[in-house]
Amino acid sequence: MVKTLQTLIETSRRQYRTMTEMVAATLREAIIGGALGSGEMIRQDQLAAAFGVSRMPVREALRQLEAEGLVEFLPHRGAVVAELKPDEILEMCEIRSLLECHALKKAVPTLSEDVLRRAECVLDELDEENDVARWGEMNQRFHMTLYDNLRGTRLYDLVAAQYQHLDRYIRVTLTQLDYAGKSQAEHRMLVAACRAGDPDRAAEVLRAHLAKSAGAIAELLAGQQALAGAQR
Amino acid sequence: MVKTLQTLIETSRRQYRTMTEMVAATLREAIIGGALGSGEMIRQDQLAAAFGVSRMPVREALRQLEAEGLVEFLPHRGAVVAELKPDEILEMCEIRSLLECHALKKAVPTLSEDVLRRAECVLDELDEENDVARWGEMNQRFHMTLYDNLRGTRLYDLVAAQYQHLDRYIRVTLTQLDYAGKSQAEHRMLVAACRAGDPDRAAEVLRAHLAKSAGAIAELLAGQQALAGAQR
DNA sequence: ATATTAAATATTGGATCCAATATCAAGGTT
DNA sequence: AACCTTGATATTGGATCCAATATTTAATAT
Repeated sequence: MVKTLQTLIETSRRQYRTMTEMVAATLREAIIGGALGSGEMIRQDQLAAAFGVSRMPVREALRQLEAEGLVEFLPHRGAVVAELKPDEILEMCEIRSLLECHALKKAVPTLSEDVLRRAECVLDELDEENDVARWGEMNQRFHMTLYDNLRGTRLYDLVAAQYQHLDRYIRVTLTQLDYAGKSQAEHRMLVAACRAGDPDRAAEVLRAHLAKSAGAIAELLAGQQALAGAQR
Repeated sequence: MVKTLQTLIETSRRQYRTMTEMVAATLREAIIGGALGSGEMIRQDQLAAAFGVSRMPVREALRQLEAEGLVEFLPHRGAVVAELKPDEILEMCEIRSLLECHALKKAVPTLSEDVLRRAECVLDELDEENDVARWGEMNQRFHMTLYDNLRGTRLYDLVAAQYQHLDRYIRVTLTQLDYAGKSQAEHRMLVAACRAGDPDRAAEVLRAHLAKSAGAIAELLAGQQALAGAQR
């Protein structure tokens, strides 16, 4: 069940310093979560009314999201939610693999048992999670936990930012994908490899895991394209 | 000679669709180029006056730059130019190497003689360039030319974005660095390796080049820290 | 004299207002 | 009938105005 924009707005009412911050965070969630669909036109006063603010915080928030690549401005015409191009999914998987394997190699030597246990804890929760949207969120939490010691570095921020983009694609395709259950075994293997303390081996496990997940997505996309072709 | 903010403003007067675009682009250049120094307070009405516009386009532009990581907002206090942390320089060199080696590997098989010649053309210009700011810009042009066939991909955009950040650091340190001349030989080697058509070998040459340049920067930083320590 | 509190000032955050531009529709011309 | 032009409408871009907050200064009390 995809959360509606209205729900998101009410939830995140009073926990930000400025309206701009609040609107930006909420819209970000809305776009990543699919409440605002790819290519959808964004009417500023409409959004402003929904948030109960003037157009200004909305405009500032949209500019931020533009810089993040989540919306696109067409001068004097309006902003649209950035389009999801299927070909980009696999490219992003590739980038993700490149960055995260590198990050993991750096993180493994510094991993404490405490962090590892926290990661496992997330996995346990993941086992019980059925909601697709929340699954994506927690999958991210699991992986990012392994890089926790890199917090504050550029690399950490970069990995997190990439995750956000990929997540948009994932959540859209994930519904039809029963990969979630299968990937848990690989997640456990990954933690084991990390605990063993060999950076290269851990990175290799991660690479295989990400490649497999990318493969599943590719397969799904191929199926959809075949379907689209048949309809024509 | 670092261009002043005033010069930049006058130069880029009437070549953008909206003021926000113009202000954003100009401020970006100003921060990267050093016209606005690291940690410097940004007064909105002051900037607005300098640009001859109201505060609004300035605010929108600043929000974009915030998302790009070039400025930081302190709620109700103002925006400051993001600080340059010396430790981050080497980290960014590392990220750059990771991303660009990957990009080069993908680009090499697609490289046409035309692109290679254009790259060499930039190198020729680079030989004659003495101005530090312009040297940094053209160094970037050279490297990005090699990835020209990746235009429109996420990877290309990511590499370009990272370049921007690194460039801030580079231009600050470059003045004291006579690495510029020495690196030209490596640039030529790089083009030769690309022309040979072996992706892995080309990537290795690039990695070595970037490592050497990172080394030079590290050395400079170490020297500066020793100096700072002596003064204390 | 110092510390704490209160008021004044400056600056940002947000709302409202106006102008510029793009789209859409209608009418006229070839 | 098709195309171009012109005007109406909607929506964004930009300016100005007001409110909220942070900082600084001054005054008072200990």
